[in-house]
Amino acid sequence: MHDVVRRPTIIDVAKKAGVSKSTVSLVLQNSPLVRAETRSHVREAMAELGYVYNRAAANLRSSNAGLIGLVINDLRNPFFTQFATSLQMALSARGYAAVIANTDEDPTLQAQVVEAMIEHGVSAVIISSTYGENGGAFEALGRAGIPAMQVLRKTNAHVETFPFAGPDYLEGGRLATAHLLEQGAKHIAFVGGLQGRDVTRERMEGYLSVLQESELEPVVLTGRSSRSFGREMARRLEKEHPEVDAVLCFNDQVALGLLSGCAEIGRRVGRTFRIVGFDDIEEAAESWPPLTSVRCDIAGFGQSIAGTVLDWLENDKMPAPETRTPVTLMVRDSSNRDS
Amino acid sequence: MHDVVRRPTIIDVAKKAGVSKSTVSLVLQNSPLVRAETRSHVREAMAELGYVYNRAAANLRSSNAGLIGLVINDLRNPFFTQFATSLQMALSARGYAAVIANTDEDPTLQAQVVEAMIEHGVSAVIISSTYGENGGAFEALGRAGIPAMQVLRKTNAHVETFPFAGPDYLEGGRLATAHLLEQGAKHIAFVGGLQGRDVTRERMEGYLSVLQESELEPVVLTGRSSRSFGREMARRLEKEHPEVDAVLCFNDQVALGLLSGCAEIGRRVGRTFRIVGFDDIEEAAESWPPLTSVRCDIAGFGQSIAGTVLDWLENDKMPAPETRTPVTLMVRDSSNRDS
DNA sequence: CTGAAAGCGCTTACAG
DNA sequence: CTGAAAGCGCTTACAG
Repeated sequence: MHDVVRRPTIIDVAKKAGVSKSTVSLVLQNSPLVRAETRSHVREAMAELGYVYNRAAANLRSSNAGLIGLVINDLRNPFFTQFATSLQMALSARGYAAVIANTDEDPTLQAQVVEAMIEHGVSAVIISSTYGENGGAFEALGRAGIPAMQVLRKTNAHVETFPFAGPDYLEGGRLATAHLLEQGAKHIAFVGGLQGRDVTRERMEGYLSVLQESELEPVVLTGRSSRSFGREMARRLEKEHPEVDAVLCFNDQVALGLLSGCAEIGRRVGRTFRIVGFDDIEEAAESWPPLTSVRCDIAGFGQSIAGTVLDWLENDKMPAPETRTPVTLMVRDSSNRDS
Repeated sequence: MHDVVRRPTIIDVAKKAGVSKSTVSLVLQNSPLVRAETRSHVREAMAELGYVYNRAAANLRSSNAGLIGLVINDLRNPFFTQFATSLQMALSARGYAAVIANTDEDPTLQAQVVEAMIEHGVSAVIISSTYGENGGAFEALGRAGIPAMQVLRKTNAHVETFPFAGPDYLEGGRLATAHLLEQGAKHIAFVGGLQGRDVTRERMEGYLSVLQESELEPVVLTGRSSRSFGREMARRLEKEHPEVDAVLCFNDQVALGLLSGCAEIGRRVGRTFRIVGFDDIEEAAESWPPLTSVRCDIAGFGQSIAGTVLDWLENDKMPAPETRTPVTLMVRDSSNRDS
């Protein structure tokens, strides 16, 4: 209706080039079977006709449509945005397209989008899952038998089927806490992160283990991982825990919120009140004071996941059940100098 | 290879339910032709077999695969992330999946991803285009004859073919500038936005027109639309334009950077130095001081675009060549009170 | 190296 | 209301 003239097919190309459609198909696949001269004839015919490859048709016979599903629990969060973007671009560079869906931490929605992706014939799925009743999505993936990889959050225990990869959160918690101790902090709080979640547990465990070694008492204020929560905590810490002189935040959102909150109540950040974030999103370097943060190299992580999944898909190389990527600490002024 | 047992097809379902495959197909399409009892038999058979619909196959005959392409110039920028996310979720709610690609402002990459999307059989494309030599993408879209809509940035003049929709940037510039005048500002600067781009021009034009009416001199410092640029400008404004007592920023990124920069140099923001951003990304309300910003309701905009495009696709209702959505001003402390 | 034929899983007229 | 048949645009053995 928008296009009265139907798109040319390999048959049209074959006619134009004076070969059979099989030959055209072989050219399309860069098969070495067809000789250079024929190949260029065919390519010319394609160009003249404005031929475009129909992957859906190809997929019908051969599978591997070149579509990868990417399911993200919170795409508005810069940490996940940066992951999704770098992953998508890496896939694109290798000739794959990404169907991306945000689930807003809703398991029901997650099950729906996964089912939809399977209908669309995605060849693999990469999922940063919701917590809670998320069985639906994994069940559907299992039934469909397509490679599916858990990233960033391990919410399904069957890592032999759904291998997991994520940053070494525990080590990150350790690094950050050790750094604060070195800087002379005496009372270090852990702020943010919903209780009971694996990611919170891991990050906190690193913190707790270092405190324990130093025989220091932990102060834990779990909660949402949002800026507004961080901001509220500035006041609360000052009032209820005036002795706290350093904070390890669950993530950068909380830390940036805490930074705002300190500005709001006029509390200096730096030597007297040190703040460390987690994830090192791009913004961390741009705040004032610049935020010390545990760097997960999320862009590099996204790229490497693209490689892992395509290796699984193309070469049947199943990833290890669990992969932890190294983290480092980016020390900036928020934990270091007064400002 | 991952799945030895091949996925059941409508033929399997038909056998199991004791009907012909046409009937199964009709059930799949919720056709009123098949009677309720038969329908439920078929549905049961599908459930028992774990049947999943193969959209690629369906598409081969009927087109409209239920795939929509979403091409974004800078997906890491929260403004575009929020747009893409709300659009994707609205599409998902109506049974469509979104193939999303970031182009990082690269016209060559943009042409590539658009071609790839067409190969994948997307039924429509929504594009927030790169500037510059972006002809390739639009040419490919034109050749393929699929509905394509420009959003947020009008970079292709053929709006009869590629209709445009975006917020009323000009009005936003006016609103913000008028607000600053009302607050008593005498010297208002415009900061950020690359020169020569339409979006910059429109936002600036609103600013200039209001200044002209009041016979005030403009101070324009164009540049990248990044936090770091905004941050640099704090120092530069103080040094080179000490008279400036209010700033309209090209977007919230610049404004948030400027806020950081002011914190850095110890300049108070509020009554003595007013800052207004543009876009009203979620973060604007969370900064300190909270940022006054021109609200584009980007989430609502994304949803409405989903509706517009699906109406085009499903009911052949071509959108108006150009749509401007209303903007409002969210007044917060950064232009209002001292902090 | 190239061609003729079957088939991927659906939908779509067309009969009945 | 339901079934038999053709066809969507490719790929894949199989001959030659």
